[in-house]
Amino acid sequence: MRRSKFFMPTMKENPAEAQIPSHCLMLRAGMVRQTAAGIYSWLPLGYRVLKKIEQIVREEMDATGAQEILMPTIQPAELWRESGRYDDYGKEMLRITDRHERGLLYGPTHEEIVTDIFRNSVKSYRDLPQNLYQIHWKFRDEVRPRFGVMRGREFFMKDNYSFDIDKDSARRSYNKMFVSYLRCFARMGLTPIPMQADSGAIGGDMSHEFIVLADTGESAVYCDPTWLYTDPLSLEIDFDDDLQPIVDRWTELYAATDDKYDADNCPIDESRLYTGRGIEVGHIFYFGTKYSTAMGATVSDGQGRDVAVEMGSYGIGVSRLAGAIIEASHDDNGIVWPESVAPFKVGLINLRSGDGPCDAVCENIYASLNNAGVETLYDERDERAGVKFAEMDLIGLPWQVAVGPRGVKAGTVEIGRRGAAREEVSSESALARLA
RNA sequence: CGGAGCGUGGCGCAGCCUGGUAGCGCACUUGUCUGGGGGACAAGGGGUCGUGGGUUCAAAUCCCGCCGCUCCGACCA
Repeated sequence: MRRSKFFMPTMKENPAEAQIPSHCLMLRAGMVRQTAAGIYSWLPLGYRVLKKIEQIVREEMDATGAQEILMPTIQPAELWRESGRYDDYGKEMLRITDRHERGLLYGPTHEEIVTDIFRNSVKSYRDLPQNLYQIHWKFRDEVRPRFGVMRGREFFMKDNYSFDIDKDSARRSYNKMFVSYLRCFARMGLTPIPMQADSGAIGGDMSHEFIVLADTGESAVYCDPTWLYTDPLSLEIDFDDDLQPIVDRWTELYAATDDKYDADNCPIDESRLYTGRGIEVGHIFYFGTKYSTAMGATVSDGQGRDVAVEMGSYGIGVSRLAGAIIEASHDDNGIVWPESVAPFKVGLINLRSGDGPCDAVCENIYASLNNAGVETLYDERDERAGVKFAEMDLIGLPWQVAVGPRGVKAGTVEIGRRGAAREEVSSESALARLA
């Protein structure tokens, strides 16, 4: 993509409404624009990131055997009356009335819809287990949206719903999600820490929040430092195996948020205890037959009985992750994208647009990278070098390639990681490193 | 939902208290000089001052209503 053609309205100054780095940087980099309180439009740069995150989540979900579906954002109030949540949910649910005075709502979550689909279509234990997921918009009318996309009212979310014949099977489904979540966040360059969460009426140990570490995170985190050195991607995973040993290995390590942390009863010695901050980006929980009972989602168990199906649901805040990744990875000059979610891999800077030799070298590199399928943003505008460097740092592409008259005369270009010193190498070796 | 504050050009702000020609920085346009970390000079364009009413000879400015947004607290992917 040529910078001169790319719609990326960047700002030199900090917008007044942005209080935290990610919000500020997303606005300055031209990733998003606020449309209303807690409601955002995603511009090309931001949307590229959102799609990268979404795709990682999709790949990891598919790897567990879950299947992607797409449910409506607008739901009938009637289904929520069946589950009993229409009155329970409160003002966070956006209620709508159509022209026929029928009650509708913009879905804050989808247990009712998916349970309705399931009960109408599945009647036998032989069709279990099943796990369906979707990635799309939800709306929760938060009293106080803030922090940009980190706490919006409308947000992009991945949500799974598992269906099992009994509790043992439900635990296996739960464990798949648990392990899958660790992989998802790790692939985005984040350090995920699962924390036991309040599992509500059901009780038990089958509810975890996933926190990713970021200095500017909303919640304080106290944990065993082993978390920081454990890479989920190094695990050999077969989702058909019993994953309980892996889950046990992760959950036996201490981790707590500030509301659960108690200095006097903490099993980790203070000298070893890691204390930091984090952002909640995912939540998984098993809720048994809460909805299946209320809504009559039963299957034949093979012994002539109809039993309510065991369910769980599993969310990942996809749009929130865009902000969370920036919180976890930025410096004074701007964003520092992990390569897996970067909007482009390479920023190519022509330091002297209009200079024949510089143009020629840049065009050659740009064409070669495009041919190799390397996503490249080529800044070929007639701007001064400082402007281009500052903007490239702001948008945080993992690699910068700078081409200037000095180097071109000597037969070199400069290549470096975002934030690190650039080295002078030949065009060919720069290309070899990137392609 | 309790408390506080702010709406003036695309962004950041001043002007309001003490009513009288709407201003500054950035961004934008054109030109010249420049040319490796948001450059300089010059000339330009762009604003019914959130909105509706009221007071007044006269309202960005004073008064009232409404809308929007932000912050602090309680709640959440």
